[in-house]
Amino acid sequence: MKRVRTRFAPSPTGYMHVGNLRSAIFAYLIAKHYNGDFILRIEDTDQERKVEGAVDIIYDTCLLCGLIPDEGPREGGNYGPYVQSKRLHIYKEYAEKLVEMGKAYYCFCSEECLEEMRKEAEKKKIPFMYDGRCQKLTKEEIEEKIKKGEKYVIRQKMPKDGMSVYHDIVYGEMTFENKLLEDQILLKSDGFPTYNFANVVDDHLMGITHVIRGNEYLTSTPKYNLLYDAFGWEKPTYIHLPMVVDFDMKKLSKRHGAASFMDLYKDGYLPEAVVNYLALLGWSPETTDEIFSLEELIKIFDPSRINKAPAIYDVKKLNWVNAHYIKKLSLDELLKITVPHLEQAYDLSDKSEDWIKHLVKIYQNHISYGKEIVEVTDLFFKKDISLDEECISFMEKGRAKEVVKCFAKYIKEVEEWTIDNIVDVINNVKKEMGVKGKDLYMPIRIMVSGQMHGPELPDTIYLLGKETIISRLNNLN
RNA sequence: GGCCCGUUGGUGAAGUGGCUUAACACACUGCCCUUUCACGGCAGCAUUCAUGGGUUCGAAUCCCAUACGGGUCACCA
Repeated sequence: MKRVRTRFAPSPTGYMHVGNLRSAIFAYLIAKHYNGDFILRIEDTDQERKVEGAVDIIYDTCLLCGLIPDEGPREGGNYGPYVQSKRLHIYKEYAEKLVEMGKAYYCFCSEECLEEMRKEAEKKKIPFMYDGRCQKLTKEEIEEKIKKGEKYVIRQKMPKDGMSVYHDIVYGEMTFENKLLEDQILLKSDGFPTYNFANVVDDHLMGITHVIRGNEYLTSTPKYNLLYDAFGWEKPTYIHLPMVVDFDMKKLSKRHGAASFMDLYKDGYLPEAVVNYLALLGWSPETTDEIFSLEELIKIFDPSRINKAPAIYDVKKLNWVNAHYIKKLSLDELLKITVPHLEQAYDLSDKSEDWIKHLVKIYQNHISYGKEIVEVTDLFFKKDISLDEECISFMEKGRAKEVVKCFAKYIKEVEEWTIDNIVDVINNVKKEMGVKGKDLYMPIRIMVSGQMHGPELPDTIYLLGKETIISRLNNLN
């Protein structure tokens, strides 16, 4: 069997959203599952959309996620260059070859001219399709026009009848009518190839065996197949992925929070967790497990289990997966994804390193991403706390206020501020007031933190410091 | 508009003709654990698979129609 080779072929448009990354992950997993090669190719044939530094973002994303290319612009390889703008001569050569073979032709229709035709068609309410008029040009006319410096494109001749059929691993048998296909442009007037053309030429030349891409290409695949046929090349195996969409079923956009990997990364999401979650977007394993390392995914990934229905990008579920990974982090790793956010949000100049470590540690089981540390710890940094209705109504009940007064009395007497001594104070209150459990802890928790949820109470009290505790307890009347 | 794809609970999602009185997860509710909170554990949560027909002894699973959602029809990728 042929060695499996897959590729991830993004356009350098500035940032990599999770849908792109999901495609990269699937391409990587399929290659590695079959012990094959994963190739990175940059598709920068659109000069207008090109963005500076975009290739770095693509690389940073892939590398952070563990998707190491076997071949690519930086790694090199036997099929380079791996950047399409450096392969222009290749596309030109192959386009001209197709003209020689009589399967493509020069077209001198300008964009304005095409626009005119389009408007005309619209008036008559018929769908516009280029009529192939330049096919009628004689060899002499063509040479004449080229000599005069007229701009041209190269178009492929499409069959006017018959059906195109192909098989997709995910969607099965796909059938299309050929008469719906336009004579597609292969080479643009600026000398660059179109995506359609460059993609096919490169996939063939680079020995790509499995084409993995979003299902927005489902309907244009017959065009690619016609190109493979025209050249007499072997067609790859197609694996079209269901689209990744928002909750409202719309294409993923930035508006629903951090849809770009780098944004997620900056917010303290762990690349392993993001990869784990994204692998489950449109694919599911045979078992009911949901937590997988990249190595495990490689082992169990099965393209035939990819789903057809659109996959909804659900931040809540991502948060759950990420929280799972956060719980397993070492303290150092945890500090790395949380402390920078604390520094940015709060003034930490009067806090010791130990204090910060302690604070972060007690929230390890409470946060689902690094940046969340900021909102959950705000009770440690703001001067005054305010109680919501639930807290107030709890404080009105039973002997809650008396419990807090008793606690205040003892806590003021503490000389050495240690967790053990704080625990002792709580126990004294328990003894003196004859309360325990919720009736003991909750009133104190509410008055010192303003919340009914939070980390261990003695730690919370310890970290708040005696001064803050006493000042907050004084709010009780 | 033509063509193509999809439609399972509050949410994501398993399910490829009988093992399904529809997994699992998130969320929610209750219980246990914890002297509180959280973590963790356990339990509950779709008489039903967009709707209507059909095929079959038997359908979420196959076929047809309808509805809804999405994709695609570029010198964008």
